[in-house]
Amino acid sequence: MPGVKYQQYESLDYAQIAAEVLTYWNQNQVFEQSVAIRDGQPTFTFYEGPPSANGTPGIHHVMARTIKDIFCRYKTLQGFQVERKGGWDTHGLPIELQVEKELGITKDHIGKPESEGGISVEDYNRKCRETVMRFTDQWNDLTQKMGYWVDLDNPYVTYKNEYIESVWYLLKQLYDKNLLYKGYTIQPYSPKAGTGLSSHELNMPGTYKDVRDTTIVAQFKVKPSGKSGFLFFDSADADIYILAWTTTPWTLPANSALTVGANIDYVMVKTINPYTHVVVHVVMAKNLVGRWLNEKGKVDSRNSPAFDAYLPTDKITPWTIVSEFKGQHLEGIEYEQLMPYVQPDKPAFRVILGDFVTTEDGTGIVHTSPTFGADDFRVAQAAGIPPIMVKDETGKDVPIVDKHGQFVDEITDYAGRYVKEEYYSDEEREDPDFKPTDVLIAIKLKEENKAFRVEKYEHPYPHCWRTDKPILYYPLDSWFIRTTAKKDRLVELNKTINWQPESTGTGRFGNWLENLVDWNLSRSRFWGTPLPIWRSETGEEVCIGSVDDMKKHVAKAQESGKLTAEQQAKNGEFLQKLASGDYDLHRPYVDEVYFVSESGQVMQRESDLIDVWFDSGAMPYAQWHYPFENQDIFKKAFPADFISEGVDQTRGWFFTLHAIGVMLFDSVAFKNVVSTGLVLDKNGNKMSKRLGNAVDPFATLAKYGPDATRWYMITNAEPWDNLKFNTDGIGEVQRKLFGTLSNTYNFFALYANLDKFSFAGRTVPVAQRPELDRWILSKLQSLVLEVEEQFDSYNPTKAGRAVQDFVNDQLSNWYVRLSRRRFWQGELTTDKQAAYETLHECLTTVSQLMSPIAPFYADWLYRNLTGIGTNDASVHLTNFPVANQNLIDTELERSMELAQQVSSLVHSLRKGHKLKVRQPLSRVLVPVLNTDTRRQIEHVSPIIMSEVNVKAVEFVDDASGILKKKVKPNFKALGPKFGKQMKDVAAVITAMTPEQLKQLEEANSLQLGAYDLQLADVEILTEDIPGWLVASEGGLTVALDVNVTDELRGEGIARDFVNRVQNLRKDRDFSVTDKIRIELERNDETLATAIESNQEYIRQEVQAVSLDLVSDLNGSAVEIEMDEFQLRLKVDRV
RNA sequence: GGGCUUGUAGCUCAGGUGGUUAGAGCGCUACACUGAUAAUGUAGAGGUCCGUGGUUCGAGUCCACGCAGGCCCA
Repeated sequence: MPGVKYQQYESLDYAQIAAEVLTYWNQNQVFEQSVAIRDGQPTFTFYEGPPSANGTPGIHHVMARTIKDIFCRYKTLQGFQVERKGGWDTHGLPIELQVEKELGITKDHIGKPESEGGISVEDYNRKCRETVMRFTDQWNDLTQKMGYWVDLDNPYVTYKNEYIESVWYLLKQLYDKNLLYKGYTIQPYSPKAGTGLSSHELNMPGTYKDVRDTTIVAQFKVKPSGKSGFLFFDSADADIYILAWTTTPWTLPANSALTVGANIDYVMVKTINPYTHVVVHVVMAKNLVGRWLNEKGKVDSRNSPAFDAYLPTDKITPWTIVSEFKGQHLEGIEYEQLMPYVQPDKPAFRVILGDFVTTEDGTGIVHTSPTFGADDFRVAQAAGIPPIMVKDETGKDVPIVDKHGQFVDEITDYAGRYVKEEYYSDEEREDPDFKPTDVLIAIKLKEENKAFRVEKYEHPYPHCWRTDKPILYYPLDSWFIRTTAKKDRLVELNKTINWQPESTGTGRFGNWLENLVDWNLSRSRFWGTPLPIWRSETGEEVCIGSVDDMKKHVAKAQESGKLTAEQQAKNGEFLQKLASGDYDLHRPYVDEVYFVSESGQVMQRESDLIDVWFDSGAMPYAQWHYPFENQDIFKKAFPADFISEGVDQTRGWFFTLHAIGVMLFDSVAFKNVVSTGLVLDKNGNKMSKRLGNAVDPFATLAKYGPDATRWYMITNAEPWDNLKFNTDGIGEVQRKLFGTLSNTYNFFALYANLDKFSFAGRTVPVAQRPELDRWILSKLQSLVLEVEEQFDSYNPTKAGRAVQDFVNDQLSNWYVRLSRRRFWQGELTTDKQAAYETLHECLTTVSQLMSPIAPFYADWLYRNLTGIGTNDASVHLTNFPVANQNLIDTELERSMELAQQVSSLVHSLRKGHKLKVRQPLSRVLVPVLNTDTRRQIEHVSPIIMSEVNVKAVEFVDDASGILKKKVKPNFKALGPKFGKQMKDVAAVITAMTPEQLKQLEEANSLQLGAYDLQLADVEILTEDIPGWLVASEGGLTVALDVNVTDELRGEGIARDFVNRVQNLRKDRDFSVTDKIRIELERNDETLATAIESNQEYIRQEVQAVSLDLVSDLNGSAVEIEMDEFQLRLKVDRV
């Protein structure tokens, strides 16, 4: 169609639209432009949490990235410059595992010669490097197709030398501030393999096996003191013991505390020790008494003769509960060391509180040895209880069990003994005199009246997958970041972060900070950022903070003359590579670099790699190779204004970003954060490739297009709630929102083209536009405010839903439907011009408001609206609409709401009486009790009249005297006044007589029975008009006059007739503008009269130049049924 | 075991500060409209608001204890 301004569409393929728009963006570099045009504007900084590219992207990535994209686009529209640097997370265990799987090897093979089926660290790491970027093509493809705008041309990559160097710089800063130190953690350790085990290795099938261990309930003797005073009922000489059960008796010499639960109920029991037969008082959890004492032995008093009568041969031991108390009362009680081989350097042997204590087994009191239990270590450290340690030859603190699993010399009775019997050879264990160490300990404790019960107990226990021997929980060297030193500041600054949802920040993250422990940085792996610390055997150490640092240390070492020839050669090799620029800061190369200390000792790199989370937490700095380059860029881009990741990152990326930012820069690293929930399948199950319920993002985008997919994900559930992903929902969004919007646009385009309308700003002042226009424009301004507010508070769901409601309920279903007539009738009048301008403005604004969520479709819509021939535009280059608050007319909005309500009620009544809308009726009657409502409805009565096809809207007010009023108690007002008397008051009000009500209305108050009522205490409404058909809803009542006069009947017939003719026109493919001639056979007087008396109306509606009633059509007529009439007519184009 | 979180119609979700008739969309049923028409409109059916106790004149809403799902951590 030549000369057409607005493209019209027959049918739409939304995926195709997106593909075309993508091409357009790429050709015109719209993304780059959107950033460039904001040059010089305030920046809005976004940090991309780097995805690991070692696997294919899933649908949840579309979700996560949509959130990121939305706010970056929104802020761009608002005039900020929003740079988005992409990034890749490339280190870590998942990649190592992937490589090992592909090569069919295990960690054991790494570093072994090829002849033994091994692989060198060099080759292994090369393989990791290749693997990790293998899927980047797919990721880039997804990024494009889903419309995520991020700079993929210059991403940061965590394995690059520059990135690592920045990380080293940060570590050096921490080191210099004494925030990086070497300590230990309790980890699973295999003495026979001589190595620690990762949790992954511990989770391998078959590692947990049932074993029968010797277990001991030990008696820890309470020292009398102020704290323990309440236990000593009448005599300070009483023997009071706290009972603690252990499945690892060998750890008892390392006991330094007992842990109880603060809210657990404990009792003190008087009974007799089964091995020594002496009377003892023992403390244990109340509901575990039955686990250790036979009910038959229970006596009712501690003075019971049963205690004296007890004989060592008796099977049943007498016992009785002496007192009962909560665990918190036990806190601080001191006891005598159970096995006093080694003395700690600080006060120990106290009862402390721990959150991990249960009463499911044992005694409800946990024997605590900080060197052999992770929980133990944690609670002891928190309570300031020292571990039991001895000094090794170099003066270093070591545990009382060595790395082979043998007791050290200081444990004199058992020195050199293996703590687990499985560590002995089979021959040794077969010796008839062989006794496991646990048994020896049990015997000793029994003899010393320190064991309350010794028994075999079967339970699952982890074993080393390599040696098949039980593992030990054992302290292993680790490097830590002293996060606890900055805990207060971390907590304080966290409070300045805007978390969405808030509970993640205060709850999950806040609690995590409150219970902070030092960050264990060490990982015993191969593919990762090496810890930049070199150490000599005597503990001299140096931490380097740059490649240059390293070079200097190597050069110095080369000159020292302390290195072996081989070390010299390796160093030389590395220096050479540095000089050529072809170097690698990974293992094994950095391991083959040797420094020399001040005192002339050779220093080697600590073999640890660092936690990959440090890599990602370092991205604000390392992505710019700060401080070696780009210092100015960094300063502008720190901290981030906005980040978003899954809620599972709370203790991952969110924490590491925050920790590094606070510890080194005393600043938050991000100001606003949206933590997103999971994407589940439609049944609420976790998606997994293994189960086959994972949704392929590419297939989804291809089928539904990115816009509907994004819109569905955003509006269906708030981002932090889990999303049950159901593709049916995308289809619904497509039909409901995009379909309606496209229809609305097409409607506009159809008539705009016919009238050769071309939008050129507001030519008709809003004040001069009809009610309906002013109403939708008012709604539009309100929408802009709402959307802006929701985006500003990082709630895209509410923003999207607001747009959706506007498009469906207000714009399409009300404005367009009621305005259709204005578009299709007559010439381009001012009224019509106003309609075009109004609709155009609504659509354009909607395209802007929705563009962050549905970027392709919004741009398509926007560019269609700007007209064919405009080729340099994009909605993403516009400024966010500014609401004109002067156009907001709440009175009008309220009026229209009433119009919608009244119409709905009338429709309902018509339906109930089978009166179709085409049949005009004379009037509706609306009872109104206040003038406001009356005015508001009067305002829109023309709309109501045309919508429900009635001739008049009339009002009945109080003065008419025919209103039947109903009075209801207003509970909200009555509540505070009458409280408990409410039921009675309500009854009195409901029973009020019309006279009393009248009195109340006139006097504004009324004494009713015992109650003094105000007018505001009741709600008055009308639900009935005697003799009328009424419907009411929400306090609004409508009555309909259903009398059909002959005249109305005639009009109804005329309308039906118009309808049939219109159908005919359409069947014959007449154009909208074609004029016709009609001849109708006169075969019924009612029909003829109706047609004749509505001639004018009919001719106008169907564009007829003539309408003649003839007696005979000579058989050339068309026959059509119309209710009880048989139409015979002839219609011709002029 | 702990922290956080969710539970409202067949499905997906709304329901400030407690107020007596708990809403929407989809789906379903029926009807209307037929110049937005592979559209559209209207109406109807459909609910022990997860359970049990408690606070209150009044609880989907507040409190306690549970149950079930989810995430993270032990």
